[in-house]
Amino acid sequence: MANVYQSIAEKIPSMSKAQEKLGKYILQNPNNVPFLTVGKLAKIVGVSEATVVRFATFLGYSGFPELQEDLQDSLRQQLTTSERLQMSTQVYDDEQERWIYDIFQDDISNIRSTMKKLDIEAFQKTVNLLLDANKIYIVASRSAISLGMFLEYYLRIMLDNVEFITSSELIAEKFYQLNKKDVVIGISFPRYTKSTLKMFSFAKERGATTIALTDNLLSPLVPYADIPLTASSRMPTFIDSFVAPLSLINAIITHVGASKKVDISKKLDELESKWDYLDIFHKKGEDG
Amino acid sequence: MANVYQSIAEKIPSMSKAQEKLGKYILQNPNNVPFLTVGKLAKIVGVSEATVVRFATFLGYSGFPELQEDLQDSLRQQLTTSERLQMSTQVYDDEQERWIYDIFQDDISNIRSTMKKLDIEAFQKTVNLLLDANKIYIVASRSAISLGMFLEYYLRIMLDNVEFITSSELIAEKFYQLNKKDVVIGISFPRYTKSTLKMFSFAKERGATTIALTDNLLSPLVPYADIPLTASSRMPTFIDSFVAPLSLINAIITHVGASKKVDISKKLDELESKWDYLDIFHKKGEDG
DNA sequence: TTGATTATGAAATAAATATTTCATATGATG
DNA sequence: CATCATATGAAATATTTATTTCATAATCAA
Repeated sequence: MANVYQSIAEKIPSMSKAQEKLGKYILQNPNNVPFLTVGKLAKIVGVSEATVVRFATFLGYSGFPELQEDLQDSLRQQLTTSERLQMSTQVYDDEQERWIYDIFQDDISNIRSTMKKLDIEAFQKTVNLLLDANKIYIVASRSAISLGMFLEYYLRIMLDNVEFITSSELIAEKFYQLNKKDVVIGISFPRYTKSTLKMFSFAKERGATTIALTDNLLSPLVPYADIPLTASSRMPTFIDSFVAPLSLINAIITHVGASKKVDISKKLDELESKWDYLDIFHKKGEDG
Repeated sequence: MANVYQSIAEKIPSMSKAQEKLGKYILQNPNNVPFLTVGKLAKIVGVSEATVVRFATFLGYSGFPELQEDLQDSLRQQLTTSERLQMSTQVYDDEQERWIYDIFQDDISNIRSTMKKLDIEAFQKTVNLLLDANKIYIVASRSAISLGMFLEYYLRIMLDNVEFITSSELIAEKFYQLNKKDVVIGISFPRYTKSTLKMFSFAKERGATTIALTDNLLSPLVPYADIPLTASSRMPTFIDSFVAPLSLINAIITHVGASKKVDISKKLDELESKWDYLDIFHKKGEDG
């Protein structure tokens, strides 16, 4: 049997009234039906339980559980297909060329899976916490420093209370008097560095509000996080990709900047004149 | 509790051995578990049915069916999210939610357009130049430092001749005796900082081979570049997105690592023992 | 309209699934 | 190494879910 839904659709013309009601409901609710029991489905559709069972046998199954299994398989199928996406359609000139593009494709699917798993509520909480924070500390080490720097650079444009900490040496003093209004963002991806973990857990212990930016909920940072935010970093190579985490950081920065609490255009104007004074940026037509 | 998975992840540290096995399995198989019965889940994970039931109550549910329902709800939630992503014109719960996803979408299209415009030949030349270089200098300033750091971190794992320069102060001395075998990678995106431009053009003048990592061929870096590599960074916000450039850097690093000229596994083994000696990374089961 | 045929639901029964009990194993503590 | 506390699984029990039975309702042909 190719496809449950297709098979149901085909047989609708030869169904009785009650069966047709069932068939149509199933076709229209493929996300709910796989989880329902005979009783629930019967009640929702407005037929008897017996009719539901007869419907399953009418379709050629030995009973309702078999039909249910097929419906569940279809749902799982859909889940994995939407993850895989139309990755593999393109034809490449040679193997190496293909492989170059594969890296980009992997990054795209990392972003997609990050999007899908994103906990909107946690995201919005993060933005609000940053806006209301007394002081914001970013902690990261090793390769994650690059992410931390990026976050710091843009947060600093908008807020004046941002500090980036990459070494645990002065932590004891710096974190001595933390409180709830201080927000500590810990950034760590496999293989999680001890020093980031140490700084992060210390911050939590000292009473700060902690936000973890990491790869999944099993990360060692999560137990110490008030808010965990996850972004996929998996790559089939020796490096982890920070592309999806960076995209998540982009989203955070953008939303902080979009808040009414930050007058971004005023801030940018100020910076503009400062930059102009210091002659930092290239002007068109000018020579390097 | 907002999210089942989050709640499970939080409680993992306080779980017994068998419960931990269950928790991890559930977190790692969110697409299958919602369909399983107590018996099946117990068998797959390798614990008794009783343990599964106790696990549900441990999490605060009245029994397994309640936990199952929550898991099923999450899956349905995810399904509707992924469906939304597939049909990008969908209506979102509210405007803000839509906008969060838009950032990710923009990053994905930046990667796509980077891929499309990628000059394969220039890319391969870049990889070869890095492999054969006498000395590699990375120059970047301001927000682009984050990209430079990432590139430096991974190149350094593979090669021993990498230096990152972020300030133009000592340039005169450092770049005095450059030659063709020295490779200088300049990273600059709008608004191009003068100091990067200055360092980059100086390097070219002193005879180095120059690679520009920038947003398009009209960038002020390009006239001084032997090889220009471009990656899209456009965003409809006040920040530029470095997501696509980072993906390009990923591709470069991966390809350098894949070359036969670099014995990456040997390098990684060496680093491994060094890291182990210095006790840098978190080990599973260890406390923060 | 009548009688035969088919479809349907309520209730009884069967099967599957979840929970509890109890004996044993594991691990920590003195 | 004995003692206690805790964790675990096998088996018994309870509960839920699926199926079957049977009486009745709807449909259709003559």
